[in-house]
Amino acid sequence: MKSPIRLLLIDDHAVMRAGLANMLNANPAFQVVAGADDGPGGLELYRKHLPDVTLLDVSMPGMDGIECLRKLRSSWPKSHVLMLSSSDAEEDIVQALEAGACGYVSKTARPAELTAAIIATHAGERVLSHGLESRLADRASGTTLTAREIEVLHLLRKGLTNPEIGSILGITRRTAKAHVAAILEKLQAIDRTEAVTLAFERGLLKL
Amino acid sequence: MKSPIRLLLIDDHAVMRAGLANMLNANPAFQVVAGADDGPGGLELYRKHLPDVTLLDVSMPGMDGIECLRKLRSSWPKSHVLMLSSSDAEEDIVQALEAGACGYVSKTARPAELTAAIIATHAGERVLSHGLESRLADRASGTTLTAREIEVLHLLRKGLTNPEIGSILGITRRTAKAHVAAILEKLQAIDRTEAVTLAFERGLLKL
DNA sequence: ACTGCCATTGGCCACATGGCCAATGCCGCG
DNA sequence: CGCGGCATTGGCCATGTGGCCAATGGCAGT
Repeated sequence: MKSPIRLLLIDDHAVMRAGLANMLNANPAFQVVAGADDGPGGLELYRKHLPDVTLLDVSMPGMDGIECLRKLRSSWPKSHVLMLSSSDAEEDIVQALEAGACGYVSKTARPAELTAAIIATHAGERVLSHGLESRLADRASGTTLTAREIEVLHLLRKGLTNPEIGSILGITRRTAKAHVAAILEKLQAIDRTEAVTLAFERGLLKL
Repeated sequence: MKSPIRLLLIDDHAVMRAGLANMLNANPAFQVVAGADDGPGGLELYRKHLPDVTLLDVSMPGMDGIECLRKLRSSWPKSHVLMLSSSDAEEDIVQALEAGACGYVSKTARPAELTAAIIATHAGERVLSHGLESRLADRASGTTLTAREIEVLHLLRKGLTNPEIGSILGITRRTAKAHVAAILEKLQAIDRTEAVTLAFERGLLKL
């Protein structure tokens, strides 16, 4: 047996971190060297320990898991990061992989899958929880919202009207209306209210 | 030391279950006797093992954690159930306590808090993660939606218009409008779209 | 250089929305 | 047995919405 894979855990759920640490440390192939409960703390600990593989939760208060991943990758492009997800929203998966995650594992996965994923990630392979590829296929058929449309979506959720959206973005109510129409079309929503619901369900908007 | 507290874990996150089991079994005061990944399975295992304390996750696909709790309590009124939550939406907390949960602990709580909560629950005490009482205080000031309004809310989220809501509920568009107005007032929303957003944020609506 | 996507803007129109007025019948709590 | 909360319904009206028509300028990839 070679020296164990050194792991960093970043998850705001202390119970999850403790549980994972217990479970993984019981396996001689792994060694958990540190655990953080938020993004900034995670970056700090990464710098300090330079772990072989980082397990990063997608949903965290304050700095988003995705945002944390981006910063981590921009500072250490060779880092190996395995994302852990509760939500399984396809949006998060795509964002994570585009941001340079080596893998994406659902928390509903069985422990053996997780350990296998960690080993694969360490070896430089790309790993996806089974059942997630199909969701990515859906995306190919579905359409992606543009950056501007996402911006409008965030104003829509607040209940703003088209004129209000326009004045905030410095555009005409006509243009705001066009963006809203595009959003409705792409999300297959019948009105702005259902669009917000669908956006929450697909992970485009977060609580 | 008395005989260990026998525990049942119900959580759709297999990784969390395994982690918890590992951590809790390391403590001689506890003994995890079974783990289920959904509501029906949990009820089945409860019947089979009759654990001292059940740890139940609030958010699960299929049968809701709250719904599972209700069924569990109706079959075994003397059961001791400690809810585990990721979301911390006040709605879930209130619902859980009304449904007969002995306690409610956030997954962000530190492990020591969890073990203390389990022991307290077993002793018949009522336990809340610190920081959660304040949320319950908010509720006292805030208003509660009536059953009818919740019903309307579920139609609102689908993007239905007042006439459509009326015809589904067998009432006039006027009445539907009155319910929507009441919802807007109680949630402090400026229109139906923001109402849906706020409902998601407060746990009145779920993904 | 050419093509395609995106952001931008305009008008017209049937319909829905939310605010404001007020009224009735029912049920449970004190 | 009355009081209050809840569900129900009605009209009026200024404003917003979403569908449909069409057009222009910019930026990026081929």
